[in-house]
Amino acid sequence: MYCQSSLVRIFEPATILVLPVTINKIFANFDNYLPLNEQEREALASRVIERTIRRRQFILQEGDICKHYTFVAEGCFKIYHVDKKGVEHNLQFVAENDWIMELDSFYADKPSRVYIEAIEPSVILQIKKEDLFYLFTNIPKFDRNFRVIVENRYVELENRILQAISSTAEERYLSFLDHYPQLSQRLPGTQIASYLGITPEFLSKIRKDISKKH
Amino acid sequence: MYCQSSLVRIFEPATILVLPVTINKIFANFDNYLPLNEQEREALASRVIERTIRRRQFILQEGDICKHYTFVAEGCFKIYHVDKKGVEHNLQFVAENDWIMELDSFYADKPSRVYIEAIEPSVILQIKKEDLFYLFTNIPKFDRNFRVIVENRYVELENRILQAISSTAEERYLSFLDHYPQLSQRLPGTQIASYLGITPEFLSKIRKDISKKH
DNA sequence: AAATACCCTTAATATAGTTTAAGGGTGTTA
DNA sequence: TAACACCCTTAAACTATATTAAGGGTATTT
Repeated sequence: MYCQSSLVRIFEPATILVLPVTINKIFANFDNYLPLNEQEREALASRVIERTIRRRQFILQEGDICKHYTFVAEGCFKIYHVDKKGVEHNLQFVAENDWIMELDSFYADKPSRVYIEAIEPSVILQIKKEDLFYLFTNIPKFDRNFRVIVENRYVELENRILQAISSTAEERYLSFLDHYPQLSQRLPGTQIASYLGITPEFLSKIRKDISKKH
Repeated sequence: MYCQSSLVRIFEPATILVLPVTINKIFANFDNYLPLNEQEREALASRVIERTIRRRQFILQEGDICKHYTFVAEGCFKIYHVDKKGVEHNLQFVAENDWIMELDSFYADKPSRVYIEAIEPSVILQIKKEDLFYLFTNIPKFDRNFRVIVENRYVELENRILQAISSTAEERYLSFLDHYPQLSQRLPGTQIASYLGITPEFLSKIRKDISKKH
């Protein structure tokens, strides 16, 4: 496989590909779906931009139009909405080896209603819309893989809705701990409260109540 | 286009296709995405099963494995979960010209955690998993179209999460009225309350409060 | 070292939503 | 016509969660 791609490169116009090490994380991620062969990996790698993001830096703000599909190689982001009263509500956390997409804005060219902000120093890989469309059109496997990525995300969201409408705040918190054990260590309680749809004060009470039970 | 497909039919083994009238609703639905040509329509039509469903009939029960992707041609369904206390929680309503999919069960062959039940007498068109996979593999447009169907659904769900964690029950109700004006007429309040994550009694109070304001 | 920003906790009071109970309306079945 | 199932409404008592206010801890900036 390696040989084949080397040969191809010889006959192609000299495109110098500096493959960032982090790109391997994307390949490993695709291995969970339909693994990419060497040629497909190059097609992807040559269309990916690596960026280093500081803590509290935004990669999307309300009103912006989302131009990229983003893979988180390192770090963690929050996707949140600010309501009329100015209160932040966390929709999702996205940590390393997962995808960030603001689909509504990305596909419909609509101004985003959410912010996407780094909670930790992060490294991301971004694909521009036209590059993604190129991959969709020319390599059907990408169409397939990105369908599956969205499907998996859909299942997660469905579970979250279920929790939101049928569980108490304490149950939701316990389920959060269960589902995101790493994140619960890394995130401040204020962020978790915003994700659970409760106040930090009430989260504090829940934590006390839980610790009393032991 | 029509000619071409007619010719093809002559040389194929005689498959008599009795196209149900309702299939046109599926074609019209695909016109919102990437429209199907005549051949693709036939490929789809020959793999679709039409079923008439009575009120209160289930097309999926908890524990079943979801074997079909379902298009609602007429009528209305609710997708709901039953919690440990036996309380029903409506995740979604799906009415005519929309798709029902229980993705987690369908793709992972996992027992479903939800019920899908007709609220009204309904007509559906179903595609079996292997037939859908056939379409995905052989006609890339289906891969694309079903990606877009899921993406649209994802955006809807994201909006619902946002509402669930950041709005009061009254705001959620008003937004439901706004978003599903037809459904709000057709559904009993008990079902709407279950969708909003509140009790029927509280919905009743909300309705009174709203009418007072006018 | 002092000042500041951020986070966590506690507690009192207020509001949003549930539970229970009772009664009335309508449509369907015996 | 009676009986029943289903839905809607009201109200009182109760519980879950929000709001406000205050104080303390720790890390970062000045």
